[in-house]
Amino acid sequence: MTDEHREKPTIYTIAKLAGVSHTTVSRALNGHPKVSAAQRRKIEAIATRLGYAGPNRHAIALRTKRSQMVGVLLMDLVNPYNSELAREIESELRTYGFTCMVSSCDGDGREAQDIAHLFVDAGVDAVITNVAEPLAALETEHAPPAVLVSDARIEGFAASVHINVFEGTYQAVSHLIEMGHRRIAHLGAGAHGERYRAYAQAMRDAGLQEELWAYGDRAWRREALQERVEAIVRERLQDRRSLPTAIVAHDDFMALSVLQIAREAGLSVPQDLSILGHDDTLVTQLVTPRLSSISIPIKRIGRAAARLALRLSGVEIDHPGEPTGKPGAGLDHWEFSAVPTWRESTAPPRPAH
Amino acid sequence: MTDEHREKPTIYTIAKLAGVSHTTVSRALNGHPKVSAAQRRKIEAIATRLGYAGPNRHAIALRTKRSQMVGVLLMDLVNPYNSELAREIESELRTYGFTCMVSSCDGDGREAQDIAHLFVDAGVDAVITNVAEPLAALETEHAPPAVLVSDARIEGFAASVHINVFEGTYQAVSHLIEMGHRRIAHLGAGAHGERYRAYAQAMRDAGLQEELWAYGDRAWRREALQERVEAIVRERLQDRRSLPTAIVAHDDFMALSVLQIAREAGLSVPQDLSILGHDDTLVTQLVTPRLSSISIPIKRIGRAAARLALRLSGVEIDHPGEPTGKPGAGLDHWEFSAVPTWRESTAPPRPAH
DNA sequence: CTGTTAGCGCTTTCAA
DNA sequence: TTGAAAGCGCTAACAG
Repeated sequence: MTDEHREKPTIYTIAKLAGVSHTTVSRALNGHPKVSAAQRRKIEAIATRLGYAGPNRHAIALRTKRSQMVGVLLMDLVNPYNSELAREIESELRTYGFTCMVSSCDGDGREAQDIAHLFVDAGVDAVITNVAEPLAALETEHAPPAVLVSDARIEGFAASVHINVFEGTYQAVSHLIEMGHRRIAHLGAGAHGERYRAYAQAMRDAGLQEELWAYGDRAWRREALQERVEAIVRERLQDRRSLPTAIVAHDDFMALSVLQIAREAGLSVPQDLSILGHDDTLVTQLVTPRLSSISIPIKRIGRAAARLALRLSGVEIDHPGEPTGKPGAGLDHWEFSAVPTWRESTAPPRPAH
Repeated sequence: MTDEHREKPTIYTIAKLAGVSHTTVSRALNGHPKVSAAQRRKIEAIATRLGYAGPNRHAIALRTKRSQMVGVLLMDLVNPYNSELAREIESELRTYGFTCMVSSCDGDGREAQDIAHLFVDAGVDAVITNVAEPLAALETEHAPPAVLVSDARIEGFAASVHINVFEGTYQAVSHLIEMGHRRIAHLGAGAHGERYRAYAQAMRDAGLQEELWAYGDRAWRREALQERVEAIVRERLQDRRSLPTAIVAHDDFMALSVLQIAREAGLSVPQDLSILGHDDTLVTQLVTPRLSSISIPIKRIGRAAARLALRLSGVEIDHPGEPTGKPGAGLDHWEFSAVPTWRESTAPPRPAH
């Protein structure tokens, strides 16, 4: 029994043992049609015997300029929305033999740039991102194509998964109003973004006044941002005589902060204050009361994003958004929409005293 | 102005323009000492002008057999412990120019194997893992070295970050007992694992009886597991006449389920039931009452793991566990320990009626 | 200090 | 149906 395990086997190792050229081995292993069945069998046998792990990806990448890797740049891995998304993306990519590098920039624009550069450097075939900032870094020549996953419509990306939150949010806020709420505040970065716009529209259409609790757009690291949001909410909740009866938060994570502070302030939810989140992540069900939230199909969004990235990488994927996405302009832009899910954190306001 | 941007520049492109050999370019760009300052300056200038993105990683990998990538295999990205860990690992690796591929196997052993294979296939320099299963897949020859991050002591890994939870847990449970608790249940997979052992020891040392609420070891996908845990807890909490006064959960995520179900069952926490989690993830502070938990220094653990992986990849890192880790056997095994953090979900039991 | 050469493992013409 | 040869972009001897 000769010791053939000394070095990692390559197609040359196999070729030598099979008495053929490495080209034939390559062809046989790649299912190329023009190899005799006999050769193929023999070669495959030897490959297995040697424990050949498949062709070296770096060699392939060097030769074909395709790395089979995609970069995923997220805002903040700790926000459950992002981790759920990452999970789906990774899993979908893996079924196609693709590998992915997930990075979070933690709200820091400079870091986003760094990551984008690292991705380019690493030679990813495509990038999927949640944050519009790296666009600039990705606009240079020779940069991989990118797919944007966002509720904002931002031009310039090769592909996109647009999460249409407008209608769902509009509908949700309208429903809150129907329930009897008159003062509904929105906790968000500022007076922009689809989430705010939809809220504002619904309020205006009902003749009510918008009320923005803004924490600003500055790039905060997650911890800092959270502290800031908490401070703001705490302060607003201070004035017991002038409280909204409902709050719509930019995402579930912020909604949790509100919930937490409200109770700390002795307010009961939903009796004294209704709280509505966005994204409908798993945490909604882990708190009491369970959080009402505007749902988006995270799994499908993640899978669609992955498929788009795959398409951009040259893999043939016919229906990137299946089964439930709606194609946008061309096969490279898909749209998913939001629907409110009512749970226990929302209820009609206490009748005015 | 000649159009030099047609193709992605390589060291050859630069060499031609600078009138030197590509080797010199390589040396200049790598900070090799033996290049004249003049050349270096000229070469660097040209490189910037061309927008040279740095050497092609695949070429380097092919040549040096070092990919500068590490694979990170986690149990479940959605559990905040894992996402916090992933974030730190990624961030630390990135500062060394390393890239990482994060995958979660979602509690599925077969998937863990697949991922391990994918990592090998992709040619990672090292892998960091949370789950012992892939060890088998990684034991073949030519497999990258792995670092295990766990509270269990499992042999066979090239490096490890051992999270010593025994003392912290023992101490926490003892404290619960000092508070007056007599019936303390442990919610976990089964009667094994450090977390259980420490709990059991503390109970026995106090002459109290252990009480295990086990959900079993089978590999459940996260959602399924959570449902199962909820069912178990719900059932146990049914019998109002015979309730423990405190529950120690295997991790914060489970503790949240308990909290949730307890309140659903009309139990108030901590008056009727104290709840103690493990890991001290960010969510502990996002619920009411804030969750007491046995803290481990996740950030330092993540960074230590990353550094160990770096070491295994041939990067010179002298103090992988700095600043607070304790070296284990050799520089490749570090240990961090747990300390209870008391918040609002724990209190002395209601005085017996 | 600089250049020449070889080769990492693979795919892909081009011939046979 | 098979093989020979070239070359992807880079680093690392080895000469000069």
